[in-house]
Amino acid sequence: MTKFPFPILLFHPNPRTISPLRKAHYSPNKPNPATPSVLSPVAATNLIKSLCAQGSPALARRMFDEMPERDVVAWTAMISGYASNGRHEDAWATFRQMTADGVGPNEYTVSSVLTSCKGLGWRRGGAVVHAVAVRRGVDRGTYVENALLDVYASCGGGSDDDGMDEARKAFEEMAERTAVSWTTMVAGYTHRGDGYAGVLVFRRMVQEGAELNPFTCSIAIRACASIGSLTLGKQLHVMVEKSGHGFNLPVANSLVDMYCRCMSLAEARRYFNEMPQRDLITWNAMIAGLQRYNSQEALQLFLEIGSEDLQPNCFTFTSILSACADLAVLHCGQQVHGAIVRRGFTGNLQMANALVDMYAKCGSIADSREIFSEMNQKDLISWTSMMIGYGINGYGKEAMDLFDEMINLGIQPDHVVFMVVISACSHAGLVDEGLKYFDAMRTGYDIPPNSEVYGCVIDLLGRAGRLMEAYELIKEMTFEADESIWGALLGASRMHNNVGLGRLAAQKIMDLKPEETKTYVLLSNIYAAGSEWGEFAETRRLLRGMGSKKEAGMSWIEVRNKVCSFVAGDRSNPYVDLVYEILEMLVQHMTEVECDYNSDGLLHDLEEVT
DNA sequence: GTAGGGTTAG
Repeated sequence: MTKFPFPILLFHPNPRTISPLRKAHYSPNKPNPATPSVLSPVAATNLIKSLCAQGSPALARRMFDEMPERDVVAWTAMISGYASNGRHEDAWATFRQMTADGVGPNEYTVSSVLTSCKGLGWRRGGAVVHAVAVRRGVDRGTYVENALLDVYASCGGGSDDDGMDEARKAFEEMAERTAVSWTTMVAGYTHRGDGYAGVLVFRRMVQEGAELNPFTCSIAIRACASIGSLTLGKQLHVMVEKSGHGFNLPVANSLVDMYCRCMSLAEARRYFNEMPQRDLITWNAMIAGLQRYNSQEALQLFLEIGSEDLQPNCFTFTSILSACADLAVLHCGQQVHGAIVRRGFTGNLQMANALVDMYAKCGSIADSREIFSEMNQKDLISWTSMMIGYGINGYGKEAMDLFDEMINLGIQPDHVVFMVVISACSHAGLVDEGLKYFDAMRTGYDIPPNSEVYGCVIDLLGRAGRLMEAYELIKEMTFEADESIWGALLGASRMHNNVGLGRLAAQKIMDLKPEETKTYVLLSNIYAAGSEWGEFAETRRLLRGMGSKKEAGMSWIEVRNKVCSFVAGDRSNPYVDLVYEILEMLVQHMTEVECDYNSDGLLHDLEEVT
């Protein structure tokens, strides 16, 4: 790439108008500034382009400002230079100056400034440009039409309008649809979460015989990943391999991501290993994919990232922090935090959210709060993460205070944050407070509770022993209760040994999910606690007939950077006798300090896994 | 002088 050719030549021979930039390059030995050579407008425009291509739009702007006359080509070079450097505000401002100066935009100007409207997510700006283009008769042509389509497809319309109707209309009216037009439509649907519509557009594209290129392949795979269809994903994979784009990096990266999202980790890993070359995005997709199912393996792969001379970035660290949170390995999380600080990545919002989450889930609530408090930018997820942290650590009151603080700052809550604060109340036994939030959600904020929220409220009432209220609430629901809601009632019935409701809830779950063995275990425990031995034996008989065991309970702690796991009923540890002796001591101690220790359930569950 | 793609958090 050519370097900027200093000294800059002059347009105006008047030394009084010499800019600071040019002054810096004058010296007594250089030619007299009053008689410099003059760049032609074409040469100046080329210089502007070259400066922008080198990532110096500011320098280009000084050149531009010193041009005695600026034609539409110069203006467009400046606008497009800003756009390609991500300076969309400046591109827009320059477009406005241009029209104010009476210079009419052409097709090139229109497509460039539309790119910036998209970059700003600003649909209305796009519509203004559209109107100007129509007035000047430059609203036709592949480039302009595709750029317009992209603004409509990429920026939402308004509260009830996702903007795709208008995009679709523009798309159908196009004289000629290129691969770019098709890609834009598939991407528009996919980014809105309508991967199914995206796949349909892609299918139509193939049917109409449009040629596949890496862009269309990768977005089509992404559409497929978003709906989690492995069958469709595999078909696409075959199609992509046939078209010869199988190992194009963005395409291959989408494939890795697709296999992960379709829960086919082995295939993702196989493809990952087969790839002739990988970049950081490949690694990040694979690590994030593993993290969703097996945090331990995600950490392992993370350690191998250096073998390809790659440096982890914010995406990598965010996934790895989730893995640490999931495994509750505080030391590991602290080391990752250190690596993040050393690399100066601390300003990233998503990663700070992951840090808040990690410290909270590793039980270090003070560190979590410190990160949260020091964030100079917070979104709803930051607040939610902090509230979850308080909730799981038993700080119900703090979660409530944080919720109120958030509301006072004018932040709009969603159903997730309501669920979290209600759940925090539930774990802290703050029943009436939890119900207050549930009421505020429905009446004050008009957010219809989904089944997860109902599950939380049932749990809240159930833990407190208000089982009939919980049952009444289920009956009031406008939709059919699913197994998680009945599960919450069943758990509460077990906790308070309510045979009648327990039997009813269990029956509902058995209808909805007959293969769920946990239901039988819980129900039999309720019968045992109620001394209904006939029913107990019958439930156990059914359970044995199902031929599968309840998954063994497991917990783990981290000691000196190693994770030690404990599986219920496992006696393989060489120190097993000592372990049980100490456990006995702890139980004894808990009983002495009147800790609320529920041992009867433990015995029934324990025999199940042996 | 102009348009389209892949990885992260509750």
